[in-house]
Amino acid sequence: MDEIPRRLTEKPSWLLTQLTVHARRLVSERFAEAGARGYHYRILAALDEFGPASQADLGRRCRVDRSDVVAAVNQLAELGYAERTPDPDHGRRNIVHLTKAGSRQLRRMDKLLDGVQDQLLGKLSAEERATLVRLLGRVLADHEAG
Amino acid sequence: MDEIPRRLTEKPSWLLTQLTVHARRLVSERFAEAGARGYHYRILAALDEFGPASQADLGRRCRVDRSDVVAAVNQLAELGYAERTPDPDHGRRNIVHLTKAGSRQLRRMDKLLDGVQDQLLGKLSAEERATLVRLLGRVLADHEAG
DNA sequence: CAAATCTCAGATATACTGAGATCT
DNA sequence: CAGATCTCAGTAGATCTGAGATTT
Repeated sequence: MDEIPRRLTEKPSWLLTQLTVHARRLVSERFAEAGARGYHYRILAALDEFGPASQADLGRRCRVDRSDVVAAVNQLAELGYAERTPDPDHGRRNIVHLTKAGSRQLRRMDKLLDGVQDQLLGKLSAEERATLVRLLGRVLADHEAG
Repeated sequence: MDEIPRRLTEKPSWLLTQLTVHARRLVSERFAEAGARGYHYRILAALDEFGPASQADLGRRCRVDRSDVVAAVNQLAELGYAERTPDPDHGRRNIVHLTKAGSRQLRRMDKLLDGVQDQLLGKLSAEERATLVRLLGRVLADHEAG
C-alpha cells in the first residue's frame, strides 16, 4: 500500500474526508441492496421520531436541502413508504407521514446500518467507539450551534 | 436549531459525513483565498515528502483518481508550482517535480490549514484532539489495510 | 499477449443556488 | 408587503468508470 504523506495523515480534516469516503461506500452499498438511498433513511428516521411533518421541517431536521427533500419524498411516495397530503390549515404546505411499509423499511435499514457501523469501526473496542462518537458529536454540535 | 433524529446522531457514519461537510467548507474557503484546491495540496505534499514521482504514483499516494491527477497536475503546471517532464527511462511516463514556487505555495497552504484545524475542532482540549486524531487514524488505517 | 501509464469523456451522489409560484 | 412553502432547473466539487493510445 502506498504511503500517504504525513502532512495529510496528521490533519483531522483529511482523516474525516477519507474516512467518510469509506463510510459512504459501505452505507450506499448496503442501502442499494434494499433499493434505498441515504436521504431516504434520514427522512424516514425523522418521520418515525417526530411524527408527520412538512417538507421544510424534514429538510431542516435532516440537514437535507429543501430542493432535495422534494425528490426524496417523491421517491418514498412512489415506493409506498411515505404519503404526502395537503395541510388543511395551509394551502401550500404538505404533510408527509410514514406508512406501515415505511416503518418496516426503516427497521430494515436500521439492521443494515448496524452492520455497517461494525465494519466501519473495525477493531475499536466498545469504549473507544463510545469515545469517538462522543468527540465527533461534540465537534459537530459546536458547528451546528455557531 | 431543529432537532436531529437520534438514529442519526448516534451513528458514526452520520457524524463523519456531517462533519466532513463542515470541514470541506472551511478548507475550500481558505484554499480559495490562495487560488488553490484540495487536490493541489495533496499532490504538493506528496512531491515535497517523497520527491519527484510519476502521476500514477501521486494518485496512489494521495488517494486521487488517475483521471483527476491529470487535471490537477495540469493546473499546478500552469500556476508554475510543478513541472512535468517525460521520463527518459519510460516513454509513456511523466515525472512530476516541485518548483520553488510550489514549495512556497505548499507552506502557504500549511498555514491556512493550521487555522482550519483550530476552527474545525473548536472547543476540544489538546488532549481530546489528540485522542480524536489517534482514533480516526486507526480506523482509517484498518480500512486502508484491509 | 500482459501490465503499466497517461489522457479524455462521461457518470454518480451529495450538496447547493436561483427563481418562480403559492399561500398566510 | 414580508415570510414561509413547494417545486424545478441548473450548478459545483469530489469521486469513480470506461475506453483508447502508448510503452515496457
